[in-house]
Amino acid sequence: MKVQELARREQISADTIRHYVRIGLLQPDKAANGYHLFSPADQQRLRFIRQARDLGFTLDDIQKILQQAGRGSSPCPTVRNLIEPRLAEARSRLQAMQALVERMEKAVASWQTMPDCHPSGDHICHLIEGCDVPVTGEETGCE
Amino acid sequence: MKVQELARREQISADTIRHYVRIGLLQPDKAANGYHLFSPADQQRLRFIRQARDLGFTLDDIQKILQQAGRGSSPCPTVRNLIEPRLAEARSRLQAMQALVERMEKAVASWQTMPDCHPSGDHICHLIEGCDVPVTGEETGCE
DNA sequence: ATTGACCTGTGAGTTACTCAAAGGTTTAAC
DNA sequence: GTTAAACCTTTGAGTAACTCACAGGTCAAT
Repeated sequence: MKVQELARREQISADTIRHYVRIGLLQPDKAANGYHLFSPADQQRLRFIRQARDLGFTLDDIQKILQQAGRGSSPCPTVRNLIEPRLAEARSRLQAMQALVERMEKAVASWQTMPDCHPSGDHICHLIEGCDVPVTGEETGCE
Repeated sequence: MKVQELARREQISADTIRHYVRIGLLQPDKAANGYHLFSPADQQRLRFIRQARDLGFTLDDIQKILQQAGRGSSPCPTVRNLIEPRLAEARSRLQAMQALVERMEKAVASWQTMPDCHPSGDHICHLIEGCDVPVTGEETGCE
């Protein structure tokens, strides 16, 4: 099948598939006219790539896993090893996002009662400057 | 002051400051030798940039806010308008991260009782292929 | 024969830095 | 006086995973 058809079948953009081909994650045969021809095996490989990506693996990780499997050895140890740091990173990014959303919500809430300002020599925008991010607990009207 | 000194004072890398200079967020004077000379106003501007960034604004947003303030008009309406989509995006990314971490934890837990496999014609790695991400509730041994 | 829908490869843009190269400047020691 | 360390400069490229655009080739139907 050609790229559009695979894209439609897998609910994914043709550009993404071409991206995977470009970086070597997919290696479809080529027809005489230069078109990529995707086999059912390519389709299964694509599905695998998406599942792995949805589990937090990077495309680089997935490349390694596929190469491992391609050499005939079990990719499972690699998979088990790779997911640990990915999980740690994901947890840490999750915490950062939680903190960010909290800061943003706090800011939006406090701005409701604050008037607009005009820039002067000693401040640019008191809405933003009034919000203390650092741990140093100074009172600035943002709490 | 020169870039390293500003970097030390603001606890930020000199490269990051140079990056802000490069994209025009900071516009320090230049000495005869070509060195950037940062004034206290530049330092305050940098602090503002960091505070805004910590509130989820993009550097592009911050550029707009600073330009608005630089033209003498109040940046506050811009700030109020810009944070809404940023907050929505942050919430959505937060949810995605939560779902990802859950999927990853579920996977790691279920893999504890699964043996390593060897790649065959019909699967690449059952650890990954056994994990169903989509909403279609098929039983695959990952739950 | 021409339209319209498809395909190709390549290059560049996205975010906010980070690193490296190649070279000029300043400061201090010897 | 020179030489070494520690600064500074600009520029280009790399990061992740796409996404979009360009210029052009192919194919099916009218």
